[in-house]
Amino acid sequence: MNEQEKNTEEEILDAASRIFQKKGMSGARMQEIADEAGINKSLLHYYYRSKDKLFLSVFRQAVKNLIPGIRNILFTDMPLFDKLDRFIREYMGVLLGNPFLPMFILHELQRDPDRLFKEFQKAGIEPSRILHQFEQSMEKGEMRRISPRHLMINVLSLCVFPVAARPMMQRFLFDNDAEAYQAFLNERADVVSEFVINAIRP
Amino acid sequence: MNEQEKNTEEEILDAASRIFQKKGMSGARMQEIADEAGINKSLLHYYYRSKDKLFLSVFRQAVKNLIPGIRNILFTDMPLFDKLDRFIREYMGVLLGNPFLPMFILHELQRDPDRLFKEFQKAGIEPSRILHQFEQSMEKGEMRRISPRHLMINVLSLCVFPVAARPMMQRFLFDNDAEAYQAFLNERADVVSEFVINAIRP
DNA sequence: AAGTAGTTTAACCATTTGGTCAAATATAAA
DNA sequence: TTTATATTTGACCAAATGGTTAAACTACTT
Repeated sequence: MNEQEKNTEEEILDAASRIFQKKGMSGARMQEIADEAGINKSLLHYYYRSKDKLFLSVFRQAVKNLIPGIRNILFTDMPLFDKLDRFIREYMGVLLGNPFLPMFILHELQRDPDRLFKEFQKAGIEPSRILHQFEQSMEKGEMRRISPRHLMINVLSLCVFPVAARPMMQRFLFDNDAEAYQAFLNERADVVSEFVINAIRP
Repeated sequence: MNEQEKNTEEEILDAASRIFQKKGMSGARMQEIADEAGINKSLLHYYYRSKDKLFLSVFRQAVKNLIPGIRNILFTDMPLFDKLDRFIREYMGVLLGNPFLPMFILHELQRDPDRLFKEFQKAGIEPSRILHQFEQSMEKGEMRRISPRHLMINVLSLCVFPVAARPMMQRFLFDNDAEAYQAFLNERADVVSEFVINAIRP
């Protein structure tokens, strides 16, 4: 019973996650989510009181999936290039395991930035530490001079964009060949890591 | 009269563009668009028969804004590094002039990929030419070896992502300081150009 | 067996939303 | 001025949508 409850509740959350990620908050229909979960629409309201609450639960879960692996790496003591390499690999891994997350988060954050960004702050990621390490490495001459924030965004861009823009890029550069694009994404960690390190090697 | 018509029709398109870009197709309401244009809702249906048709007009216009400046550069004969530099500058310029376009296009393309991608094909962008130039430059030893497609996506990523992910990044890296982020974006063309060229210089 | 609390469903409701239509208004041609 | 045509509006409609409720069902306790 408690098992069944967990199952239903979780099944709803998974179904809602799939629908929300595909269609966004406003594009998703409660009936659609209920169908996807194989249950009655009223059950959605029984477990999560409103569409808004259900959405927030999904969004929180999404943030949870995206954040924690990364934090460990950023907070570890490690030579810069090693850390960059490990971060890129870890981050690409998370993205490939949740390919719809980036667009989902970016789009919903545009819809309701302040409220949803708070969910991120709860996860407690602090960029200042890694930005500081960038500066130190520059002072020590271990890397070229570049604005730490630009470098940070460069790394994120190179990882996130190819996953988020897949529907566009797969068609644009790969003739809509899904397998080819998947292979392409699987090479990405190597390519990005090499690209970034080449760009900043002194 | 014909003037007034053009004015009304265009005013509607502009209003619709603003609303659609902010809220997406499914998040936008016809009434909201009518209000934004300062007219009656029926007028929307008088000029554009349905929401879907109105959306398609907006999307087409968006593609038009995004594409043409770029094509010229890609099709020009120029040394590789110069071409990359000019492309990055031109592309960043277009993006900064239409900051909501990227997310709009990416999100809507995820909703209805095949139909909307055709609108791009009409614009007639052909990646094969620039990919080919990448290969030739590698053979001549003018640049490091890297998969042309990866390089292409790297450049696009570095330009598009910081604009598309602004609501996230401005808060994450800049304490939600809008002016600081704008300044950051204005430096981008320089930074990206240098970053890319450093990464591939032999 | 009966009671109790949690779970699920079908029927229903109020509001929103895209869309229609006939009437009204402006515009230009005759 | 009259006539024809294009533009604009307000009232209205049917469908979709998020949400409610009372009843039915289940499982567990006594």
